[in-house]
Amino acid sequence: MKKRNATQTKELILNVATNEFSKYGYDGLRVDDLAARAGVNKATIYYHFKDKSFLYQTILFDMSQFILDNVHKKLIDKKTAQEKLEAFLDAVVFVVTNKRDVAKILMQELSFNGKNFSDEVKAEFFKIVAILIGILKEGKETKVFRDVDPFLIHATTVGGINYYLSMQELAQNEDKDRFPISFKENGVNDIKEMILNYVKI
Amino acid sequence: MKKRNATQTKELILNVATNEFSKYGYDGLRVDDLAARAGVNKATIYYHFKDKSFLYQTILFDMSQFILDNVHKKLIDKKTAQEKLEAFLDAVVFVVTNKRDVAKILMQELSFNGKNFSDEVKAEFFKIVAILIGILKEGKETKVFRDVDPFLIHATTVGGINYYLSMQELAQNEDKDRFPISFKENGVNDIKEMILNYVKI
DNA sequence: TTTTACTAACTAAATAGTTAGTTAGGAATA
DNA sequence: TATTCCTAACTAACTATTTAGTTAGTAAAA
Repeated sequence: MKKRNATQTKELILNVATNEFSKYGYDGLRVDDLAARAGVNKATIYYHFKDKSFLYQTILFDMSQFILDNVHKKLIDKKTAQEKLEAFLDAVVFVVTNKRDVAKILMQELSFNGKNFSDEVKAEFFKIVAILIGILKEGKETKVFRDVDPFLIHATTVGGINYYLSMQELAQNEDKDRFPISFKENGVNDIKEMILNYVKI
Repeated sequence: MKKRNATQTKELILNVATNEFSKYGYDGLRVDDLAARAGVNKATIYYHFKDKSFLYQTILFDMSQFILDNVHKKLIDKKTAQEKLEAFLDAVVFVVTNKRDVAKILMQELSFNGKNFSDEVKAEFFKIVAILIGILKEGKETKVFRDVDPFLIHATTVGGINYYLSMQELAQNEDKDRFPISFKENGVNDIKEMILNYVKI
């Protein structure tokens, strides 16, 4: 095991930063704290990334690529619009469920009207919605889907699942006596079902 | 017109602060900027509110009361579980749609796992969900609703609408050529319909 | 030996919060 | 009804601290 490895160090910083940004937000995260949490010197962060903003942009761009990769992978062998929509929703559910930090950062950005999004990053995220628009259009043309607003579908899926999981996490940190709430085992899948039912004719 | 009026000044600070916090977040908003935007001296803010955190807590608490008032008002003459659920959803739709700054601050807080929520404020927001839990329970007992996870309904409504409107706002700030997207006129109501369909037997 | 990866210690700027007052205006007094 | 007095409401200017970013130098690896 090497004592120095630029690629590994950079990767480590990106991973820890993603998690820390998701917890404290762009403005809330201190670069000193990030350095401490990652176990590197602060100057090392500035050696690999121009500044805090560039580090954040890099993370956002990587996220967009991660989501796009996932969507493309799941869509690859799908034929009908139904299959495609289901695959798309699966990919979204997967990312939002399993990459909580990614989902949270996106939620934060959205609530700030994308104030930290660069145009480049914005364009990447638009590609994701463009795929959904295409699928819904195909379904409408082959007369298997109703005429629905693609953004509505996207919002209900991403926003709904995100909100649901965030509430779950919030509840988990609470005193069970004061907040006696229980969640369904596979609640997230219900959202997917609800949407599929709504779209299908 | 009086030159001095404590109640009015306090109200002004709260209103401007709500809007500014929604735009920049708790950590992103500078107290100096808030003072400038409100047209008051920074020390005036500290005269009325102990510190930045207390100002924020006050806003969060007021929000919870605003939402609870709205829900209670809409529920007052409703008899059946269906009517009640529809009234509840209407109240939520109303707040999320017409009080964008309120909705955005809540979205931010949720994505931070409520890191800026005091226990008192948390308890107030839980009351809102408790009302929904009651309505769904009643509907289940009178056999008009399926057995659904209340948080799922809550999340899809609040999260979905919030996400939808935020995307709309994001799109509005964009170049129409690069982001050629269109939204349905009454998309938000569709979410309400989708949920009602899902819940009803 | 040169370059790449990394660090301890620093700096300049920004920022939350304070201080030492000033002033508006209402109440008590004459 | 005019004058004095008091305090709530407000402010200009300051401070202590925090923070992003830098510098000058060290050590591993190629």
